[in-house]
Amino acid sequence: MADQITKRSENYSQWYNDLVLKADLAEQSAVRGCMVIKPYGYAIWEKMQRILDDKFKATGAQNAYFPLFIPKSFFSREAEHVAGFAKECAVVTHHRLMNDPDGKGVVVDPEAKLEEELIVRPTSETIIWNTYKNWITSWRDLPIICNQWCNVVRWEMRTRLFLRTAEFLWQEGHTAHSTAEEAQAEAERMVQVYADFARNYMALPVIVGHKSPNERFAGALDTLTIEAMMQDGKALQAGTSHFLGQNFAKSFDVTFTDKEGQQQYVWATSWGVSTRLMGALIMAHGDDNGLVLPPALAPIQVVMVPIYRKPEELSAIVEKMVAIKKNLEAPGVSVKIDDRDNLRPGFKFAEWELKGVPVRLAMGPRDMESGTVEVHRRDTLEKETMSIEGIEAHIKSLLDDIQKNIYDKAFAFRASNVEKCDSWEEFKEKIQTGKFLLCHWDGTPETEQLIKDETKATIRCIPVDSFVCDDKGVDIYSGKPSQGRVVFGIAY
RNA sequence: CGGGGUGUGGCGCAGUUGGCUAGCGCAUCUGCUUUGGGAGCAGAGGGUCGUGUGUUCGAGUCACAUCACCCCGACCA
Repeated sequence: MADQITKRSENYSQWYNDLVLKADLAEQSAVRGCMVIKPYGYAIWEKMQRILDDKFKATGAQNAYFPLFIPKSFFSREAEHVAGFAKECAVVTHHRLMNDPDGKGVVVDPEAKLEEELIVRPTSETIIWNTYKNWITSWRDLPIICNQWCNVVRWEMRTRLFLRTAEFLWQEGHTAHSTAEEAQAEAERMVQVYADFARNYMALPVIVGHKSPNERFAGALDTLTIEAMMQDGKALQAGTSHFLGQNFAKSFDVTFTDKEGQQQYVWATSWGVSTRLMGALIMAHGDDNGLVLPPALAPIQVVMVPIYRKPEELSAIVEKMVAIKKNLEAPGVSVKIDDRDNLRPGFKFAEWELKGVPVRLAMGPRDMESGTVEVHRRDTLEKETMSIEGIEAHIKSLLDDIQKNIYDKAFAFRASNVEKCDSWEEFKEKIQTGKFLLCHWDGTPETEQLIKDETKATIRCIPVDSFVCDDKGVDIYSGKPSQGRVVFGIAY
């Protein structure tokens, strides 16, 4: 008997970890804090990448690639930026190894010290802006909308698979504009692209909003975010889009000549989502049987399991399955026939549930006689036996139904865990039970910090689409006047 | 960096106040029977007990040192 995964209610973290390992998504690598993404997990990531990449290109972005290493001097030009990342940087100091003179393996060759240390990129603003300097001279060179898919390294003290790893995969878009308005519009457009992706592909309801100054990206004037709620009620920042103003242009001296012949600094944005989205997907939808994948992102959307005693039965069933598979693949449904001979059906059922495959079809001798198939859906675990006749159309609409149902379920869960709160005593109690609280805030970093110190809760965002309440009131903590409510939560 | 914990076949663990040939479950391999919700029986293979030093007739077990990992904090655009 294979191991079961820990129940969510017993230990949420353990459940999450079990699920990642046993659904074969990823594992801890030999390098501390780093992760091996296994083929099944990577297939999901690839699917996310493809969809996002198409969306970026539709807004005019082009892909490019910039170096992994950033000279230390570049990195230190923007003061706020360096302060935000300095404590978690990996630094390359040497370029050669040599045999240990004492015969114990290899050591760093002290002769091979680099004149200037290289920082392994924690994000690429600095090296990209150093490059953009050479690309931009005229208003005709703008805008530049470049994206790169790459890895970055942040030397976190404590890591968790997908949610916070020392090295992670992401995309980072870096744009350059001639006006502040255009750059702001770009930042807003991209956060909406992320929100659309989260909602319609990941089946993840998210709140779009501005970060408070405390939570802003280091070096940004404004950070837009999509915030999701996990099943333990904690918040997960799933994507960000930053309006960087002219900070990086000034640090790297990037100017252009405008239509009037004036030298101006360029306006910038950057935006990114990472493999953390995988963590969001797992935590938002998974259940006690394992992963639940929205059909739009499932590498395998339909799995077929034959049930048989004799080889002749198997070949007859598989023949039938191949025919259905063909009909499903024509309109783009991905199908796998699990004809592994060494495993029993019950084992396969459990395994594909663990991996989150949305639909399972089982066919055995009984079905062969009656011309039926057993259809099982992962999201509700319901199964029904239906005629093979017209099954393809049914499965197509079932996949849409599952996609919608997963979203609705997550939406309903969040809805039942978001509430307005106007009492500090209530706040302290409720915030610990895993809720988003819509509260008045006086707009000062000081108050936010005091609230964080006392409760660990932070302002997840100042919402711009859902949950906007601009009723006037007084700050829940300080009692000072407030212009509207913000979303408080405890974050991953 | 502070507090706590764990290192024993691939994985998960037991191993008492030192003692006899280091054990169990899962996984693996072979054979037979099975196959509509994680199969059963029989047999087989697989171990520097994290590392080092010490105490002892004798160390997985005790002492000291050291390394690694995990959990709780601090940290986390």
